Amino acid sequence: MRAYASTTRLLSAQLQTQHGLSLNAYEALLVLSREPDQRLKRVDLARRLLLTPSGVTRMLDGLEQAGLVERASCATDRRIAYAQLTDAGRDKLKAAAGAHVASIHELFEGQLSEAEIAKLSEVLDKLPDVAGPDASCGT
Amino acid sequence: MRAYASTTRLLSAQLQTQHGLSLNAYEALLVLSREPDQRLKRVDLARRLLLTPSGVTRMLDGLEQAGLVERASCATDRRIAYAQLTDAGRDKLKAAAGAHVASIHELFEGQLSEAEIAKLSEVLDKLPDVAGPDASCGT
DNA sequence: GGTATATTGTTGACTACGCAAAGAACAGTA
DNA sequence: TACTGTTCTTTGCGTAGTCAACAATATACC
Repeated sequence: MRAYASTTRLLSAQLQTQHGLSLNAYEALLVLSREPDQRLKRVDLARRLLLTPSGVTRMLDGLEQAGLVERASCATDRRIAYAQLTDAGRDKLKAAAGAHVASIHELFEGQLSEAEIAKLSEVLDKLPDVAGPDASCGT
Repeated sequence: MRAYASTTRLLSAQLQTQHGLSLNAYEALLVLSREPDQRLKRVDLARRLLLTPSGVTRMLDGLEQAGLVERASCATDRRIAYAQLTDAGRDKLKAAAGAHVASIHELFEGQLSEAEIAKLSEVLDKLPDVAGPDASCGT
């Protein structure tokens, strides 16, 4: 439990200094980039990131100010505000991804063998996937 | 990475509502209880919990107010302030430990077999232990 | 001894969240 | 249509942590 805290902080700090992104912000961009239209309802984004809606609102404030994400509305449901990845956001993600993946690799490098990593991910995959997929506009 | 965040929050929330302890506060009590004299320098406690010294200062503020930990000084180095577990702290830890361990069990129950848990902990043990042991008063 | 350097702990200012409450919009039902 | 309940989002307030700067003390070296 403790190791995760520090690992998270380490990765988060690297992203922050190198690209000005928190780990959650990075993952938000990543999640959005994998959506069909690079957009997601804020509630759904919250579920994916395991944040509360208020956390997402505040995180998106920053990303919107930075121009990495835009707010878009839904034609059929005026309650909904989408988080929509911008071109700048896509570029930022691409730039950050390389460094981020390299950081993670470094953390494991030399510590575990290929076989051990495979074992580990096999076992971890059996744990419940908390954040399932969600439908889009019409819920 | 995401699953850890929510798991931590879940366990932390349970400790909080059931015993008024944050997860870090719980671990602080646990770490102290395992020390020879149930005491630790604040810096060392910070290293064990992977917190910064200021984080420890603030957490101990709460634990001291609650009477679970006392401040003690070192005879040979006046910079040092120990965090010293009190009897009340020991009792609180004992009370919280049962519920906490049960919560963790529940999380894994039914998800992994005994063999899988063994495999998992075997592999995880190979990852570097970030927080090593420390000497006491004279560093 | 006297001075530079390191360690310990605290504080102020800040960030990043959570929770609870609220308002707006939607959906179902009488 | 009016009423009731649900969903989506934001906001105020509180908590827990970080970082940078600081004072006090200890250590090392001349």
